[in-house]
Amino acid sequence: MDYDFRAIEKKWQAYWAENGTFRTKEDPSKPKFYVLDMFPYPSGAGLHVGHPLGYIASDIYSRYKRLKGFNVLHPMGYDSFGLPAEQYAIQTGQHPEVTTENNIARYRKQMDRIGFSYDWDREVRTCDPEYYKWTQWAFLKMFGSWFDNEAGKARPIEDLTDAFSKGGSKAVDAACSEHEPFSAEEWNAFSEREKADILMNYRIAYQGETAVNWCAGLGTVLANDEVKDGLSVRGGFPVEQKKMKQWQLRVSAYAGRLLEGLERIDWTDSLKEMQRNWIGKSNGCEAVFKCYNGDREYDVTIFTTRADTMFGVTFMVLAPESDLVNVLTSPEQQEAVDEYIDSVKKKTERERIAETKTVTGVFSGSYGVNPLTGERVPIWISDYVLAGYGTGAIMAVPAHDSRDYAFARKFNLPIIPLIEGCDISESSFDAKEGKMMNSGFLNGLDVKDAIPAAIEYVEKHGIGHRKVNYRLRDAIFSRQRYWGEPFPIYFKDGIATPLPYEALPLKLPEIDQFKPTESGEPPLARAKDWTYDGYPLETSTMPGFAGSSAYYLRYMDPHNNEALVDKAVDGYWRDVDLYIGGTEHATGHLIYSRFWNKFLFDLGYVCEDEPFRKLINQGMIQGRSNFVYRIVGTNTFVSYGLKDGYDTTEIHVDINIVRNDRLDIEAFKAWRPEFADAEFILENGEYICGWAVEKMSKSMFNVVNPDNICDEYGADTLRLYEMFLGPLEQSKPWDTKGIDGVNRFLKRFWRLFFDGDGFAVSEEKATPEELKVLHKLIGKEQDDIEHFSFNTTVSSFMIALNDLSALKCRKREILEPMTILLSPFAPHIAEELWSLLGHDGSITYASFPVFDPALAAEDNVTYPVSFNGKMRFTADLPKSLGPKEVEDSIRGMEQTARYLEGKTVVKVIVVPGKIVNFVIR
RNA sequence: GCCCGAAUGGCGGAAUUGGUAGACGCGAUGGACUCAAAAUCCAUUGUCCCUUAAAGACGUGCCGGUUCGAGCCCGGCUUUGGGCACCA
Repeated sequence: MDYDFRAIEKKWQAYWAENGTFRTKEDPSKPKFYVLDMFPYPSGAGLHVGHPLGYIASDIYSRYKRLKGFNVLHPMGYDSFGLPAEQYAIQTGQHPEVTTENNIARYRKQMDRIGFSYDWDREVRTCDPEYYKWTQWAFLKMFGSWFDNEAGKARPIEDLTDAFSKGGSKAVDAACSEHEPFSAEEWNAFSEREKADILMNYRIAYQGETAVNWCAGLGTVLANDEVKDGLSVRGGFPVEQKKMKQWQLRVSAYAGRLLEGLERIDWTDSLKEMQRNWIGKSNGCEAVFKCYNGDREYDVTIFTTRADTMFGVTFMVLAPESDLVNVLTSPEQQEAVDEYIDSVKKKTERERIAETKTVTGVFSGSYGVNPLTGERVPIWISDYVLAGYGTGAIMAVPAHDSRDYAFARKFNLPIIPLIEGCDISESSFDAKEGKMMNSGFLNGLDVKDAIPAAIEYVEKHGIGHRKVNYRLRDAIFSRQRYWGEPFPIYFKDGIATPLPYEALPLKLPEIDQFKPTESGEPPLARAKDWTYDGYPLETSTMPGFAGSSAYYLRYMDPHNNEALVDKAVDGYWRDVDLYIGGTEHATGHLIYSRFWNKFLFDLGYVCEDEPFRKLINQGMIQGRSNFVYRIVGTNTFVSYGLKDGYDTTEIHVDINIVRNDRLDIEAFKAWRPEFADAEFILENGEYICGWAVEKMSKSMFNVVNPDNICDEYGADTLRLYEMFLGPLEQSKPWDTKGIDGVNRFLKRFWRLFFDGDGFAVSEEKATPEELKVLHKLIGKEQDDIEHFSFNTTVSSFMIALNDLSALKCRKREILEPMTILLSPFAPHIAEELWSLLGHDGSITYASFPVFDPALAAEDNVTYPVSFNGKMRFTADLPKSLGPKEVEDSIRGMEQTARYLEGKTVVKVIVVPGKIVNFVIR
């Protein structure tokens, strides 16, 4: 009987669906294990072979854990709000819901073919009102909360108003946007409107004026992680800085906890490092410089990490967007300053980045006083200082900061060296090492001692205080788009007011067109009667990361109408034990959902502070593109090996009409009308294509669809092959070359169970040799799977199969456990063999074979050895060696062992002629 | 510029973490079966010297070091992938 993967896979996929094999319930009698994939955005292009890589790995691990007796939660869903569906809707008029629905159906079909063990009863879709009800709910909770710096956690806003009415703004240490301080009496006298405005500065979800990344091409604002090199990640449109009123999340309040939490989770170092850099903690101090515009005095606070260099300050710099620019510009300089500010405003983010090397700036006309030396220094304005970081003002120490140095050189400002022996003729000396000089009381100190000494001095003399700054900014949370969650906020007499929880979900309204209005308002402004209680509703929608920030919690209890997740259910599943997904979410989703989870934790809705215990980043599968070479100005194509003789243009060619880099010329002519009468210059009668490894994408015609692989080889082969390709974390090009090898393995494994045409498994007892093959495999598989080394596990299977074939073993005692071992990797074939072996039900809940190391051990014989008559030790030699080989080995060993005199050698393991391992005591 | 990671046959990749380098698979060559092909099976396959074999020498990007012993550790490079990029 042949291995008919088509019939087998169809049969078992139907069986799993009918029997609800992977349906999961909370079960206190078993330990839980939560395995999560980053859910996909269902794009119109469907899945390519790169997408399932992580899904296959997580599925293997889930199935393995089930065999090990765990109650495994392994869900899947769709991140189904997003830009592409909306862009498509704008172009075609088709409702995003329809395209999204179609794409999801296609994704589901593709995933089902691969045989994943998801509990589909728990599917979530972020665009489903029953789901986004809880996204809106979380938003309202954030709107109704503030962050208490003292307690280090979020608290209800009522606690804050209480405190204000008793002690004014000084009563609390809260994370907030800047505003004027007020007393308790003032607070109590404020109007509702004034109170609302002040509270907005404290809310965790708040509306505020800020410089945002405005993308005119998309007609919306973007978060920092949605912008790369000054262009939007989606679409690649230019992005500019613009001051706008937007909803934001006070992520920055959690910077310290987001950083600290990294210590407690099992992620790769590189990913943690990325998050650390993104959070960007720096320890320093704030110091006040008295500044004078004419004879008017202002206090300007600066932030520095190098308080030790304060004696070398020769000028100060303000960010162009800083509010201080207005008050510190002297009348004489007004015109020049205005002109400069204007030129900075006009620059796009991209230009600003491109011009980082060109130094620009303008003198404000004012001066500041160095609090340590009393010296007067000029105040400049330059865009190398950022308004959003620190205080938007710096003290410049050109001798020891490369940016200040460049600025000083350009505008001929003095440079005072502060470290003995440093060379500042060509560049600044930025390193934190050496002995201080020209620095008053710091002279002679080492830099690393001078920094704390300087801060201490500053604090003692009331100049400033110790301060920790973070690079992490608040997340811009509104988008001027249609296809996202509506904000459950309406404006009652201009005051942002939350909808009552009973009004959730606030469903997206129907509108006739999906683009912004003529007056530039978001698409929701087109909706008829977009009001609540007679008042206008917010017209922005939430960004993509809103729906993905707590989806892992919803999977635990997806049909609950009373809560995001029931307390007891959350108490059972707790957190994600294993999360698999791409590294591209390092500074987006993985920061936001950690923040979101910590917020819910503070309010007592979830029981774990960190949501993802272990995280693995699967590598990307790249495409292998093929090229043809058209001679410029003709319709003639020259083969790869001959192209150097011509002036050619490289053109991507569909990889489906190329085999082993040889072009199917007839198919090529039929591919595109313009190639119908193409001519070719061949080598050896063939057209050889060039190739390159690139991102897998439609536009490069290098997409490999998993459906095709399933058709040709079957899902089990696809699963094994994707694992066999290389280490999970590594990026690698898709290459079908080796796929026959794993397919052959499955066919050979199948054949082990058959003799001629009949199923023929012997009930005889296994020999020690056969048991050794089995137990070596059990040990290896356990070890490798726990370390996510799936590629070597597949290899181990092949070795075991080779060994069993050589032994002609057909015994149930060996083959049955082998089938269980194979089932996480190739579940369909394993199920079929399991049932042929006479078992009812699915192999999914069989028990993982028990590993016996004694049965797997190599047979060695221990020989006593002496050296020079003094040293004594033993040598373990393989049993298979003959007497002469043993003698040779020991003699060879004695030669090399000369150096060991005086040490006690406990054990030596050798192979013929060579020492392999000493154990020395 | 700064911070991580990687480099092993013709190819994808192994190597119990300092102990037989190249497992396993692909490809290639030869053979068996077959009228033939496909499928399947067997053998060989790092490089050099050599008709072959034995034996030997050389071999994990480059230069040096530590060690009885280095793909693995240390110092200095080269190439390459990724992240951040005026964060004071």
